[in-house]
Amino acid sequence: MSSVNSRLRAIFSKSVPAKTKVKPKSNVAAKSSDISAFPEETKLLKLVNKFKKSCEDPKFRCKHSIYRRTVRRLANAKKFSMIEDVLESQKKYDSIRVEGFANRLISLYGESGMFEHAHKLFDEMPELNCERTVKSFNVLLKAALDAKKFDKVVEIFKEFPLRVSVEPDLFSYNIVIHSFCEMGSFDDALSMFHEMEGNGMEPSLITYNTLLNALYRNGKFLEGERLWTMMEGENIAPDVRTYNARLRGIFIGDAGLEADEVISEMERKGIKPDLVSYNALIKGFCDGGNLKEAMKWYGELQKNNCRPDLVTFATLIPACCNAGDLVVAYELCLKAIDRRVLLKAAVFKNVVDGLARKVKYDEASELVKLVNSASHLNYKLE
DNA sequence: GTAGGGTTAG
Repeated sequence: MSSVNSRLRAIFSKSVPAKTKVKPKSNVAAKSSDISAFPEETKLLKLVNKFKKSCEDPKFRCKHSIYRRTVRRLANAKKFSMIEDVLESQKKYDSIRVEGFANRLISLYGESGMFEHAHKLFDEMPELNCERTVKSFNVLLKAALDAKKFDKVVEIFKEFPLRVSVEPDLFSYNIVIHSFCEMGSFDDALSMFHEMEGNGMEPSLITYNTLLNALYRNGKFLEGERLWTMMEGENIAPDVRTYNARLRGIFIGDAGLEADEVISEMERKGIKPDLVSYNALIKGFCDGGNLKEAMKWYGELQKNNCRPDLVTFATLIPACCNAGDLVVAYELCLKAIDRRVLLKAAVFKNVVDGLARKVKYDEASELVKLVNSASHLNYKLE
């Protein structure tokens, strides 16, 4: 196993110094907008009250996805005090003694960018008579990651095992490695990789996928390829997500690898490209101004029974507009509306304007009409 | 419970 370490070290030491690309911190927990329109505010208040009422039913409290959807909606509207209201009120139910239930609340706080609240709830678990295990520890780590408090992930990971009697497991390491990757600290990610091996944990496919995704995304294609080889040396087989990371990577910098080569390699190994694979190719070629090749892969996507989604349309339609292919853009719009895809108004607007410039007034007004009568879209054009 | 793309409502 130590040979793995030295080989991995070699992968990183050969690498060009990282242009540390850290995602901008989204200030999710910022102050909510004061100029909120009353009707929306009232609607959300009603939602909160209805939700809290429903929670009285123990069966309702098992519905994980409704919790998630409700909280996500409040978070999108930046109604953080409503989120607090909803989640804190859960403490009065005996469900809170079930670790999985408390964990859910912690992760909802994390997804809402409310890490302080997540942490507080974790601290309160003992007094709420809820047992804490390595699982809740990992949920707290993930909550910090979701809230983009990357430094907190590291801090908690290093301090907690000392204070609370939990030992980090494979999941914990994977989350910390992810966090270092988000920070652009590949060397630290690497030392975590070593440390987990030292503690008798084998890096898993997820560990590799996490690292590979970060390397390819940051234009470190060669380092990615070396790590890939090493992974296969450990008899860990790549899956479709590993390949998708690589597909995204071939468009960043001069990777020197063709999309067709990767796709045929996947086919040889019996790994079916999925929607994310095709979207990666479409995005890659659109970004490079090669609409023709992007459309080829759009065709492949359909041939292979994938359903184009928001990402597909939102990539292809503007690219068609830029290339002056208004008829294709128009047809894609029709399809997107038919499929009830939630495209932004600006995407349609662009096509309408382009059609008008090309004196295709019939199509332009037809598109306006269709958008305005689409029940799934909550805006009107013109 | 950990890994993907630009994402999510009544």
